[in-house]
Amino acid sequence: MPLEKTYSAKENETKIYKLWEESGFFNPDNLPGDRSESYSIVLPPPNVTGTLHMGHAAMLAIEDSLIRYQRMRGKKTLWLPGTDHAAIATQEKVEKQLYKEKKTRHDFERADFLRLVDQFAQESHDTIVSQIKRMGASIDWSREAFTLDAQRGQAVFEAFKRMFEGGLIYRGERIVNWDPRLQTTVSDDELEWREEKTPFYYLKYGPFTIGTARPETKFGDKYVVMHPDDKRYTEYEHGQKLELEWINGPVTATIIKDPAIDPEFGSGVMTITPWHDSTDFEIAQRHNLDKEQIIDSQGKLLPIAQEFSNQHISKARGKIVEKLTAKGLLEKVDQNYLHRVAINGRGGGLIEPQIMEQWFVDVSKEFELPHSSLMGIKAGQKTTLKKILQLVVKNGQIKILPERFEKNYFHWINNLRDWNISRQIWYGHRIPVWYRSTDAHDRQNGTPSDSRGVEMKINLASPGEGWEQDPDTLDTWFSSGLWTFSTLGWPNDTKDLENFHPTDVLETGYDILFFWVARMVLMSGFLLGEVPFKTVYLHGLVRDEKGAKMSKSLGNIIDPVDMAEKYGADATRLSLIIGNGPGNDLKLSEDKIRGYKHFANKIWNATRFVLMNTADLDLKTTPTYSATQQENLVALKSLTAAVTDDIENYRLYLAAEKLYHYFWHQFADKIIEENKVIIKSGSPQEKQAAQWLLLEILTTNLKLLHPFIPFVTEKLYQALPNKKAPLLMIEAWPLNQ
RNA sequence: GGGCGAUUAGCUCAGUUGGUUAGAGCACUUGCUCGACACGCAAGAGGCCACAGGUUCGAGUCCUGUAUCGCCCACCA
Repeated sequence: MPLEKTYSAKENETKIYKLWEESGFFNPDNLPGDRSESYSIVLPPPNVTGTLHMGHAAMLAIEDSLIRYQRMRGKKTLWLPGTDHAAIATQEKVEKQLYKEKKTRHDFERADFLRLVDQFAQESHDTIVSQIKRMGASIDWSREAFTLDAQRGQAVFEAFKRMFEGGLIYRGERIVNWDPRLQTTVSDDELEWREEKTPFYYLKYGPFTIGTARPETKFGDKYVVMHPDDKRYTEYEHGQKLELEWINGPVTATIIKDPAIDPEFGSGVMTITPWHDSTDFEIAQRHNLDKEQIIDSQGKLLPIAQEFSNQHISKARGKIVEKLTAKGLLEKVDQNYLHRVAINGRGGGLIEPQIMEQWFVDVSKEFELPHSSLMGIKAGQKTTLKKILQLVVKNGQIKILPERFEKNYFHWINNLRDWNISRQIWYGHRIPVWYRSTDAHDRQNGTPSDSRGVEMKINLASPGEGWEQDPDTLDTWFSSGLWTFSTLGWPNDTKDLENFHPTDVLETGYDILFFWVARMVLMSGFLLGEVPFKTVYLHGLVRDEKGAKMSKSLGNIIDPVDMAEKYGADATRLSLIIGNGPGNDLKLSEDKIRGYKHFANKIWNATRFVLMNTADLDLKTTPTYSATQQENLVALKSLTAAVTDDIENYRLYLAAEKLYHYFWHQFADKIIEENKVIIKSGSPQEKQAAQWLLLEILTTNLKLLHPFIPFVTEKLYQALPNKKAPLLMIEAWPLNQ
């Protein structure tokens, strides 16, 4: 069938995707030929919070290029899709909707609320799947997973159980980042800091002057801390008691000497509020000091504040300052103080640190691995999660690209504290711990429960009468940390696990190196004694043409599906690959995408020309090439070698650009033009050689281009008289041919 | 405060381990509707490669410093 005069990407792309899907070749089990070597990538699961953006499209373009290349190289190639329930982010979306109707989740039964979230998640999921398909992802839908489905739930339970039994998961009182708005804790990594100008108060505390931006937390302050070497305060001794007048009357203060205090700041003296400040908490821990809660989980003052009790801190602050002034305790106020406040990066609530009972993963506790393929850690040898995280990257068992991110990674590990894995939200994996007691787990006011004398069981379902499940859910990264192997059937011993784990490449954005990449290394290390992947390829953020983050509020979003409809998924993909090395942010404009649409059109027309002019070529003949033509073929070979080398070394941007340049400015502009003349006016033998040459170079180019621009190349391959495979997708890569 | 990155044509960026006259896309100028393609062809203009030193036979590329922009981490009550 002759090719249409003009190429319609939109029409072709849906048809071609169907053809691929129906072939079954997305599934490695169906791939033809002897494929002893396997290759696998798990898709970083998009959050079911809405739709895909250009960053996702870039991820799909890069991963699909790698996958298609490896499939053509003859490997048993698996690309495994899935989505992430994204606990807090998804719940927040639904709660926002409810808020518009003046409702909160607490107006619903837990199960009913969860049904609403599930419904929302299902809709998002369906949209996302159709978007992934639209981009041409050659991904194995038969293995699709969801972080919250039954199989993954099994994996989460097993992981929790093993870590608990290994002593790595513990429950403890710690200072956590509490979000009073969403009524949940937030991990350190998920905080966002905002600079604010707030009044800074200098208060008289006995003979000292202390500074604070938050006078409303100061009611219980009874420790006054200074640096042990501060010469101004040598007359005071550690542990010394002082009687002094404070906000609500006289208090007995105790002097504490601690090196955490910066003598240069203010007067070099401060009082501490261990319950609501992490630095203060640490000082209190070091010296075994009392801790007292001042603010409840709603952000209201507790009875210790006396007449201010039950008032919200935001309202009480002014009145407290008035009282301090009246009592003569306020020395001065700095109105231009710049203060940094933490907010919940997943929802926007202002963080109020609180001491609470939470579940943690201990990153420094020693344990032994029953099996280990980790370099430098033998089975039975003592190690820690922190050590595993460090070692596998240090010794190159995991390679991070670009390399400079390895530094960031080590820095993060050096500062790593125990991982708080419990969240007080409803959507997600519920902590599989059951208690038998009545008052053991009352966290109504954020009051820690007393777990002594309480029976506890790790179980997926209720162990029976009288048992109550921990109300908290797990941090979403707990389940995504298992992703490389939970998707392959773990904890069962499956063929997939054996074949495809560790995976070859993890390709994701550099912004989740710590959240996710590190957690996967941790989980896989502990549970399997393996690395989860051999190479980490980090891509950058996709920004608009001015370099601004794409966001709904800025209205500068370029939607990948819109672009695919307008210019083709092929063009959209190329625009996301060319000119973008790993780890660099990409500035994207519609002009760039349009440019690559022109390229698809060029390929189309050049192929049309070759087909028209080789219609009378007898494929049983053997050409005798001229010297120039032989040189052309040598150049083609070296192009193939260079492109192969680039892809093997993750320089996709170079590979694609070389191909672009060669096809257009070498093949179309020069080689076709030279041989056009020969075909028209050469001898029959010369004509035949020219025809063969064009067909050969074209065929090789379609193969080389296919990983990057799969739709148009597949469509054209189908029209070639000399095609060897049913689909270009499973053709052999032209190296050594 | 610590770390990382960027700075190359009007704009967006390549330039892989240092090696001839520094490249591409878009935009621009001129000429082409000749049977693959005007989503095109041909020709062309446009660059003290941020700045200052240094290493080298040779530096956009390596080293040192400076400036501007951006990002990450930590944090002072």
